Amino acid sequence: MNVSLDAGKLSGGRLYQRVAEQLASVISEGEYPPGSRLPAERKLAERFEVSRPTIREAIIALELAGVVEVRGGSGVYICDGESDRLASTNLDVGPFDILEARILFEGEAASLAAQKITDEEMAEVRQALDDMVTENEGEPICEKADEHFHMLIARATKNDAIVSVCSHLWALRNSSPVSARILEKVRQAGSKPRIEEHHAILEALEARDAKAARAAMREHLTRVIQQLLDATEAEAVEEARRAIMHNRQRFNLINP
Amino acid sequence: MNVSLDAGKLSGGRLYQRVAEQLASVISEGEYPPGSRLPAERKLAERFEVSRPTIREAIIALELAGVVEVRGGSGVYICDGESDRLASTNLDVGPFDILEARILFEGEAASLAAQKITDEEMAEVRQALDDMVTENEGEPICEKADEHFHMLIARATKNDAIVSVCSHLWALRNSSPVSARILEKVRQAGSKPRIEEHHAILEALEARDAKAARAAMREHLTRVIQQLLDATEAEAVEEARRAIMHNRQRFNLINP
DNA sequence: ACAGCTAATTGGTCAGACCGCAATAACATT
DNA sequence: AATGTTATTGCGGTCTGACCAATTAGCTGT
Repeated sequence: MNVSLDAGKLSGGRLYQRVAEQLASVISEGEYPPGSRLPAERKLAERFEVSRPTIREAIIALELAGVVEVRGGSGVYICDGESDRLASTNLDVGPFDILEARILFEGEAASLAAQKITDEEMAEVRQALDDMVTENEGEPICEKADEHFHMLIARATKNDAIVSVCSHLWALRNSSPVSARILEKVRQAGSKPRIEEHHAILEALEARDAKAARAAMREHLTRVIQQLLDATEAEAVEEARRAIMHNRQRFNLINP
Repeated sequence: MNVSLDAGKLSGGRLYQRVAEQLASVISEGEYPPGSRLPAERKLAERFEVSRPTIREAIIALELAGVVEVRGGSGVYICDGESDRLASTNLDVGPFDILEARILFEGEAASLAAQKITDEEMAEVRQALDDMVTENEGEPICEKADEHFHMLIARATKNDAIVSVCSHLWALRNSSPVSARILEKVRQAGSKPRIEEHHAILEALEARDAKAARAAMREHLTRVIQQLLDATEAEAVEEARRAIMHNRQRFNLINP
């Protein structure tokens, strides 16, 4: 069982977060099996050498994460059977994994979108692409337009689950520390707007060509991966190199 | 903008949750635009007629939900640019949307898994399938084994983003009220264990046949959709019927 | 043996206080 | 006058101690 919160920021400043992590640790180590009751808040406060409000905040964090259940007047109980959900919620996912998943998923999403997109939505997508070009002065604006572009395509599928998954993937990208670091590197290296690739996607959508849309989307994201590989190869960070070797092979697998 | 927490439980007993909802409401109504600062905790406590610890707990809930950011010594700020994430987090996604997304995504995931799965992981998958058969007495156990089966395949891709997305989709399914209702209907109608279909997936994985794995997974999920369609057609609920018509067409689109 | 009641335990909330940090305004320096 | 430094002010972060409400278990009386 892997019960950890906010894997990114370890001991992230806030006391209640550290306590929540410690608490999650002792839970995952089996000290309190699923279904059992946690000690009283006062006892926990004494044990972790913090005050009761802090313990309460930590418990609330665990509660919102679905690790424990608070029964008023009775106690705090460990939830059972959600190890899968937990293991994935807090994962610090690397940028290569995210892009590979996007190739698979957004490729299919684009294919579906090409069949269902309306003229109004086409106009919105075109507008997003324009924003990406014109507002290229400030990079963050460009990135925002990029995200908007992809989310519009997801929305064009008329499938809320696909929208949810796409935004989940973008959230993973935006929240991952390691992703942020590598993306910063790419930014410094002067990232091309990749307008042409986006334009190819747009044209495929405009033609309502499902296969072409999937191909264009995969081509686009594949090039982003390539760009990332180049950027990370430039620096000699050891862990990044490991990621490269690990993912280069993966990249070759799914490319053809 | 749609800023609401835990769509399931409205005003769930706890005071801090109600306060968090109220706070989220005034935020979504635009009283505090993204990037701006929230009033001081003491002021908020006065306004909502609760104490400061309660306001703090509510803010922590919003913080964990990604709605606000707490900058120590400065104040609480509304996060910007996550309207997409928020809009999707709270979406009540219908079961058809989820299954369609799973066809697209888990199909690809199975294809990738077939190329990367290890013998140990194969054994785990086989074990999960056995659990699904043997523990068929209690239905929930069977469902748990089903989820485990699919998650194991996701994990076999060695891609954390794919694992995260799959568990996200299962979480959507498990948390959606409308999904729960329809799934209950299916359960009552005496759902077949679908062991044969799972077995076909297993065999494709065993053969390391990527295409066959994708096809088997799609076939399996397509049959689940068919089962859902039959079950929902049996009842005359008006909204369900609309969903049927809406998705039947979609189903036909992606099936071939 | 059982029913009802009491009391201890637990979470829920509150009030007030102190601390350290951050932003800003006032000041001193150049 | 422009700039760098410092003091003030407000903020969140945390702690203490207390009281309330709900649940539970134990006791008592029948």
